[in-house]
Amino acid sequence: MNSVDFSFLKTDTAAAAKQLLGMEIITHIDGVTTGGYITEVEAYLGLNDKASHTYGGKKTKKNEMMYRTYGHIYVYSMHGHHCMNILTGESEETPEGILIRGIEPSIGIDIMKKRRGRDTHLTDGPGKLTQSIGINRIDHNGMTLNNNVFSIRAGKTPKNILPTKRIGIDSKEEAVDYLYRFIVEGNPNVSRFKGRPAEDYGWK
DNA sequence: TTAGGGATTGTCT
DNA sequence: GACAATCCCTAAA
Repeated sequence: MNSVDFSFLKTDTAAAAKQLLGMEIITHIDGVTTGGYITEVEAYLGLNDKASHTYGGKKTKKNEMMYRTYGHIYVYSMHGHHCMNILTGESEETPEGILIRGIEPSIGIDIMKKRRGRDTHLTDGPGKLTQSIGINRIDHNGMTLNNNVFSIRAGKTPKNILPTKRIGIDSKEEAVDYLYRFIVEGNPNVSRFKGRPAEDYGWK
């Protein structure tokens, strides 16, 4: 197994978010394997970020897993969907994480179609990709990276990374304007994709 | 092709 | 009872 050094998740969450782009997420769930290359992420900077679930040190049953350290994942549910975060920071003082919003399917595409109940738009949104690769809050919230169920390894390299405003946080005042969403420019597997995909989907 | 609103479910106050 | 880091269908240009 080619393992990845996750120490880049220790300190700067926004910088770590950009480094996750292109890495391959793989899950082994219900006896089948699915995976994809990360195309879209958003950084949530914990205590001082009004859009973060942990703004001001708020702690509830829903978000308590965000206080774990880097190397764990945080899964929450809303509107009947599940969303997945890669946690960052070395201690309980940094309840920060990176929301995975889009991946490009690479393994088990037929299984994703079956889980989604459709043939298109399998992984171009945070609730869609968790359904495609079989992640849910009950079974996977708080688990560690790179075990028998969930792993991340080196994948592709983005040609260009485009910073944008985050999506779905319109009520969060000044945090609306922070450029903490990063996408692989030209890749169609991102939320609200418009226009035409790049010839190479934005990979080097 | 894009914009708008209803669906839907667990969690918090 | 209200809200949420969403999704999907419909309507109209």
